Amino acid sequence: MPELPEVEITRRGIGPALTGRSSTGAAVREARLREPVDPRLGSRISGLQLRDVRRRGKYLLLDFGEGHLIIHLGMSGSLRIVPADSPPGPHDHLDLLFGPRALRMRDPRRFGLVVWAEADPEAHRLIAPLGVEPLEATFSGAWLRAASRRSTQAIKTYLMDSRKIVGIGNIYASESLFRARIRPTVPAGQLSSGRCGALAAAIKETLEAALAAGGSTLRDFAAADGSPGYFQQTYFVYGRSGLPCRVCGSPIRATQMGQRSTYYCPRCQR
DNA sequence: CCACGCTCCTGCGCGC
DNA sequence: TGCGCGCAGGAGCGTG
Repeated sequence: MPELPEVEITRRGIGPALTGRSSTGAAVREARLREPVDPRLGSRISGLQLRDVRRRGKYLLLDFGEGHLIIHLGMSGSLRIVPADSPPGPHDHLDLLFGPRALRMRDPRRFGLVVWAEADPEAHRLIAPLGVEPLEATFSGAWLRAASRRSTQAIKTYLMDSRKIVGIGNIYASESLFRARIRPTVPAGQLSSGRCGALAAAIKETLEAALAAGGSTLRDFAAADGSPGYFQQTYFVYGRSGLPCRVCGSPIRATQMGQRSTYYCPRCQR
């Protein structure tokens, strides 16, 4: 999936193209996503003008005025704008229709989600528990130090817990920890204020760099216009097991943490 | 409350 | 070449 930068790039791709346009319905070809897609989705949004496309963590919030569509791309989801009459490919599970154009969701693994929310989306059960946005000023070394002070959790899994901080997935957790020179297994609560400052800065740098590069592209991600991102070419550690560290030349190590591959430089990161 | 492990699903790359 | 296995960007839920 799409981590925060990929979701944000998707938002920037689809927002300008669709904001202000009125929906003409939806075509749901496969409703079995993480939660079943509402069979009345089309009739709910038909005739409503899309007012705004926002992002909260890895969720996209499509503001239709009297309700919001909450979209999550799971691990393999992507959104593209296509001509409404273009034939859907495999795993193109649904289209949100806007006259001649459609916002098409593809998600081979079906971990994604499309949910209609009548009330304030910020109060929705999926959105309300979410933690701080890492690119906002609230998130800082001081915030991280205060929030993690009593945690025994390894810093890597801590960073990936969306109830604490949103948007950091498996790739950018490893990349941020490398930039901050912190070993992924260090207990979050044991990081000094100085190291928390370095880590907060590293997270912002990593996410901003990925955004600037147009997002990462693994197998399943494409920006809204279908163009690939290039950030993956600049990974320091992710997926580089055994390859020399770009800083010191030591072989990058891979290990498992919380059922997820974790990459680090044993020399640069302590 | 907190930390951790399991789970949903499909596709692909690697090794035999 | 063909096939089976392991792994993949998430995160909610159950358990201890």
